[in-house]
Amino acid sequence: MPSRVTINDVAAESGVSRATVSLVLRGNPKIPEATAQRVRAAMASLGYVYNRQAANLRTQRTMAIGLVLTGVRDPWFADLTMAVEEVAHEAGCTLLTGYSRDRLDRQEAVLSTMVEQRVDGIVLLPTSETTSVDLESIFGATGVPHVLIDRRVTGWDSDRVRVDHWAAGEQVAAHLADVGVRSMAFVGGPPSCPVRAEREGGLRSGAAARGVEFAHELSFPTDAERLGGTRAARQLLDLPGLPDAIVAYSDVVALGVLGALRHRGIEAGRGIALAGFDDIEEAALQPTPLTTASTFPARLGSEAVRLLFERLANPTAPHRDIVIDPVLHVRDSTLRWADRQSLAPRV
Amino acid sequence: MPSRVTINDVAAESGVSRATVSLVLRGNPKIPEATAQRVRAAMASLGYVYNRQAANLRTQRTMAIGLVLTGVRDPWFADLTMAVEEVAHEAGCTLLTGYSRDRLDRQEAVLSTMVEQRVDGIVLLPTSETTSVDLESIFGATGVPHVLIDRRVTGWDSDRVRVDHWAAGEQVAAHLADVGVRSMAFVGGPPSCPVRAEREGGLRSGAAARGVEFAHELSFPTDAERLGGTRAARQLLDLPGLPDAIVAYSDVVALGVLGALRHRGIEAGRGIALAGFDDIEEAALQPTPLTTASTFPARLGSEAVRLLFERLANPTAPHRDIVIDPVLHVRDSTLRWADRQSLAPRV
DNA sequence: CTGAAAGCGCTTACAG
DNA sequence: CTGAAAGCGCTTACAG
Repeated sequence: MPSRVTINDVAAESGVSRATVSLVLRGNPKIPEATAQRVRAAMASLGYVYNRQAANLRTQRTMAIGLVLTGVRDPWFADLTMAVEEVAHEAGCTLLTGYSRDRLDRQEAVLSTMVEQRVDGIVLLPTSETTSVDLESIFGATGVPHVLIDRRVTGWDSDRVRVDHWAAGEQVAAHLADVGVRSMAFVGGPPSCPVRAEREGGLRSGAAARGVEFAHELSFPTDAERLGGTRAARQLLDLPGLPDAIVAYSDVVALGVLGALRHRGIEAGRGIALAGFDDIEEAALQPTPLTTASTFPARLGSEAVRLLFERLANPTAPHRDIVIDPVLHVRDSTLRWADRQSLAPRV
Repeated sequence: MPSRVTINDVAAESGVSRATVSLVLRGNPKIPEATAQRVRAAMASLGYVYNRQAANLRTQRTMAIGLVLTGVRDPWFADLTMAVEEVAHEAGCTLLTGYSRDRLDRQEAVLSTMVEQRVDGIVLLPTSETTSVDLESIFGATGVPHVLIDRRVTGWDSDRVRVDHWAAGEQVAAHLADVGVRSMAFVGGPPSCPVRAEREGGLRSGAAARGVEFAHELSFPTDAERLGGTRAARQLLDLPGLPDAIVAYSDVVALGVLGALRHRGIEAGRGIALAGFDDIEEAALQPTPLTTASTFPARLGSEAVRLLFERLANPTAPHRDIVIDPVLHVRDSTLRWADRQSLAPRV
């Protein structure tokens, strides 16, 4: 049943050679319009469907790019994915997607399938634990063009698009200092995730510069999920000495924290300040809207694909490193913190 | 730079013919282990990478399947996507993804690219407006195996996996009647979406059977987004005669309704009952947990891919129609409604 | 402006 | 058990 009509049939039907059909297919202006129309009519009447697989073999391009993420449940990744798909679609490329689930073996498997499928290039958000050795084993041999998003892999040189997470951390810390916070804890996020390290670094540096205490003993990773935030908050609430502010690894984690606080009858923004990162849609829509630093996943995604296309056009150009600046959104979860002293003075 | 090592090179290096290399590649047991090892050693030392494109042309299979959804922002679609990717991955297939953004032209473009790429099969959640004519134009000529998920397209016969949305509607209606609700409105969802029609049908039938008023004049579509729910609720609150219960097209829409109610100082579950469909993660995590009918997106996704693989194995088998039963989760947003009469008797 | 020919990298009967 | 040969459906110089 699959279409077995080839350019041979079209050529025969329209009385030209296969070469001519191919040229018409690709819109080559050398072919007179009359001929082209005859060919197109033949294609339509035969129900011809272009076989890109065959073309791929000849041209050594597939018009397909790969996108490898840890997952797509998180709205941040969903936004990024939609943007990547949009730009790929505009360029006439199809998108192969694979999810590592933040596991190295899974990432390896997904990437090698894509390489076998001969995608023209790959956009990759590496798992937390990825090292340059892992990337070498997959990209080294084949030289598949690729762009890394967001997470740095030390010792690996390639095109990159990322957010300045350090700056985001500093912005949050500065704002918390501004509203009068004197101590903060940083919770959630995958243990060895470079993004987590950068955010924490920025927070600590910003806090230190302003005489705000960064409570190491109250700061710890969990994972990047909402439930990780819930767990983190419960753990934190059971420890002695609540900080003035909790900064969550991400908004998703912050939503978990928010839930746990609510469960204990604590309203974020009053009893305790809460901030996140990313500015996912939900952040602004909470009963107490969440202060957060935007990290623009859609821009990250579209820039990554654009960078990939530039790389395909110019394989020998030096690697580029595009940095997107975060933007702080101040909302009630921190803004109203000033209320706190009067409500429940720090123990 | 891309790997230009072919089976020719491997054959030369290991002193066998290309045919033998190919057989080793595919793990054919006819080749003695000694030979196979020699060949594999040659592949490793040359850095050979299998070129599936070339194999595709020959075998007429691509080991790739397509997934076409309206988008992936909605957690329901994200869950479905993850499940589809999982099953595809297990079967050694890559996944091409495309998003129609619920636009017919976009769906058409995405599907034809996939057909050109010669995917082995397609899992499609059609746009709201898709007719059998649209599907005929894309699938009719090429006969690409495909499975439709969730949304029915009248007059189109194919494999399908879907939720019994009518039953879900009836379950919600029955439960609302049980807690004493005497009138309900149904809001949100894309106007011509078949899923919307089924949910509404079930609600109306369930309501009618129990003497609950289905408030037509207060029921209307918006879209499938959260903001659609917000708009719907605002509109509803401005109309005369608030119903006892609002049923939202989906949990995502219900979250929007919830926000709008909160904005007006109305707590869902007390002032008014609220229910949704799908049971997305957020539903249970709201300050007032949301009553909803689970629609199991992950099961829908994995069943769809399994059905597709069965179709590939057996192209002439009769079409199958897998129906997944919804499960109602009763939570505070409706359970506590009984409080209402005492709070604010109906006008 | 159009056609004949070679070839992309595999797989698969078919011989031996 | 292994090799020679044909062919999947395109594209692309190269002639004419």
